[in-house]
Amino acid sequence: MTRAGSWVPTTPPTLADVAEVAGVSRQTVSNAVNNPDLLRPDTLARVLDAIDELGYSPNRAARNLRTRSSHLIGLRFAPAQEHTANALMDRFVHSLVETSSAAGYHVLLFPGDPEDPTAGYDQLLRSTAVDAFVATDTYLGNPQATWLETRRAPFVAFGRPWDNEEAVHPWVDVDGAAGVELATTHLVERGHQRIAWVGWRKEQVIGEDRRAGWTRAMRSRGLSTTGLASRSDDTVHSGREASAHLLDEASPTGFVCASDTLAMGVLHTLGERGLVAGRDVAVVGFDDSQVAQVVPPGLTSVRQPLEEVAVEIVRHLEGLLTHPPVRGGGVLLTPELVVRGSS
Amino acid sequence: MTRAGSWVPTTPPTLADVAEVAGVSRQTVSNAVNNPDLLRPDTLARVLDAIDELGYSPNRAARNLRTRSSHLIGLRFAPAQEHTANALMDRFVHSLVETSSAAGYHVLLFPGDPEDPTAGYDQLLRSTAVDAFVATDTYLGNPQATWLETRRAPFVAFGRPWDNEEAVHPWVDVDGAAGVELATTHLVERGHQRIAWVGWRKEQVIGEDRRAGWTRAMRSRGLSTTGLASRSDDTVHSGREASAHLLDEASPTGFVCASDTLAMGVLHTLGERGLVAGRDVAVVGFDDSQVAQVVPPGLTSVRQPLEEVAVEIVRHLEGLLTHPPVRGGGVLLTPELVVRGSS
DNA sequence: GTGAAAGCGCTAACAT
DNA sequence: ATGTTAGCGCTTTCAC
Repeated sequence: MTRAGSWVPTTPPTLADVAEVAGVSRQTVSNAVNNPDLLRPDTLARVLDAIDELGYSPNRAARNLRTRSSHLIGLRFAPAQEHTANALMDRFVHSLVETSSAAGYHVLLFPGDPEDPTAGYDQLLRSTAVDAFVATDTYLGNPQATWLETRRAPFVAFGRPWDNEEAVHPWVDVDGAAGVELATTHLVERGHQRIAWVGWRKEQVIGEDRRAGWTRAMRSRGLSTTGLASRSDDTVHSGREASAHLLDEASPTGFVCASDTLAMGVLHTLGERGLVAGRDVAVVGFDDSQVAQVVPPGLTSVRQPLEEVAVEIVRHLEGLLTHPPVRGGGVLLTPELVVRGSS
Repeated sequence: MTRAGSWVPTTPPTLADVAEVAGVSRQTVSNAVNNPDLLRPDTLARVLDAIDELGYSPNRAARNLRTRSSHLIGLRFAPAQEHTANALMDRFVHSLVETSSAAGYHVLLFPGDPEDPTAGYDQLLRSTAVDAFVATDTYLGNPQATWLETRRAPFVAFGRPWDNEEAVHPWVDVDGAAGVELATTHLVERGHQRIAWVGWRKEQVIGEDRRAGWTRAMRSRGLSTTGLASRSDDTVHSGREASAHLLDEASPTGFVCASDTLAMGVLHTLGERGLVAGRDVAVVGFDDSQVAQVVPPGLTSVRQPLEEVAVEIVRHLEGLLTHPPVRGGGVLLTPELVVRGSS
């Protein structure tokens, strides 16, 4: 019985099949795949030919069982919130898939149980379904990072452990303050002096961090920030109200926002008042969402280097998964500003 | 040696560990997990207690090896194109993750090699890393579906096999023509008579399908379509130019677009001419992207029922993965119209 | 209803 | 440099 030709699908070829065709032992085939250097060139060639001929690819389950590793990275996939402009996940996931694939890992998606945020992690961990996790939602008070640490689960966080100074897990994050500082400085250089901040509520650590970038940029130029800041929810509506209020009370000529969603609210207000973004008033958002890219006249926005984030995460992951593990520290990346018509 | 208490992580408990604690044999534990009906209630309870106590979860690799199935669904993850408003993937992936998880499957993401679109599929298939695929980019000329069919790989397509009438694989798709018809009728009911179509190039089968919905709605009301159609690339710029041209030549009072991206171009043109969307001219997009949701005054758009799509896909998948497989046919779902300020 | 034996396909350790 | 042996943890016969 041959497998060649136009045969109906059978069970895939195994190591033993290849060994037989190549006239070597199974172990030699295994070595050809995993430690080619151990083989004599001519033996290697013969084995590789056989592998090619049969279309052999090692059975993952068997390999996983033996090596106690799945080469799978778990990622809890939460979708972008509706009615916001925030769609980082899409870009990030793509970068992660690309990068980890290059490193020999695949990405396993699992849903989050809102009731029990650690449930999905626990399940995958105990069943040894994944080798490690990438934790993306490490916001204040989220128990995941701490939980993963106590479980000694290998994981890298996308996001700083804001709330936990004892955290020792590796993380990668983007310097929001630096991004907003970039944005603010950009407006200053465009001649603006009264630049307003449209941000999130005080409880949002990330929002406060971004706000600090605005404060820093303003102060370093000797510009006043008094009466120029507002904080609200991350909705278009809030951005609209906040900017209307700011325009009335403080007559800013520029707005720096904690998100593209809020920036859209600002554009909304400008439109209502017959003001033209980029001509009468400058607006800068955060995240370089698709909205920023397509809304007329184009929204200047802070863009997170998600490709780099993925690269750093995978680098950390590879470190964690070697024997013995190499624990890296935190990595803070700097975003860039994408300038468009709105400024 | 006990595993209980605050012990440092060891290798996870196995079937044998549970068996020992419960005072039964390994098979009985296996049965307790997979065929609880076979056990006597008291034995079952004892085993479940032991499972709980040890925090046992079956080792996936071992189970996969034995059952020759991974309970993993492969999905090639392509990111949303930059500079378009299209971000379906995010919503779809989430729905798929949720639904397949409920059915006991996880989603495995893999990157697409632009050079060789079938490479990733082939690899996963041969290494038996996934049980099935969900193929999302089954556009005209894409070899994936055909390739998967000849390989007899279990897969469900999100998208009709437009180009291949001999295709027998299960698919789920959204009726774009019906969606556009909905949109057009909506404008007619709002009193519009001269409704323009801003679509994609003729080669885009999906675009032609959507266009047919416009034609159908117009003709059924006895409205002329002459001079009211345009076709271009799926970019904001194209939508802008096309709508400018249409306004000059045919004075439409409403625009139905093949995508939110094109609709954004139309909004752009309206803004330039001092026309207000929703008051002077009505605009409808397609996809209900985040852009449609946040752009002022809100873009009316056709929304694909991606949650339902995921449900149908998983239903088909479950059929394919039973023994013997149950091959379903195609499923065509109807989108809905989300009405906002632009109409 | 429960237990014993076998083996899925692979790789680590050792022997040659 | 290549072959032999053993076993990862599980489920599937098949006895009892």
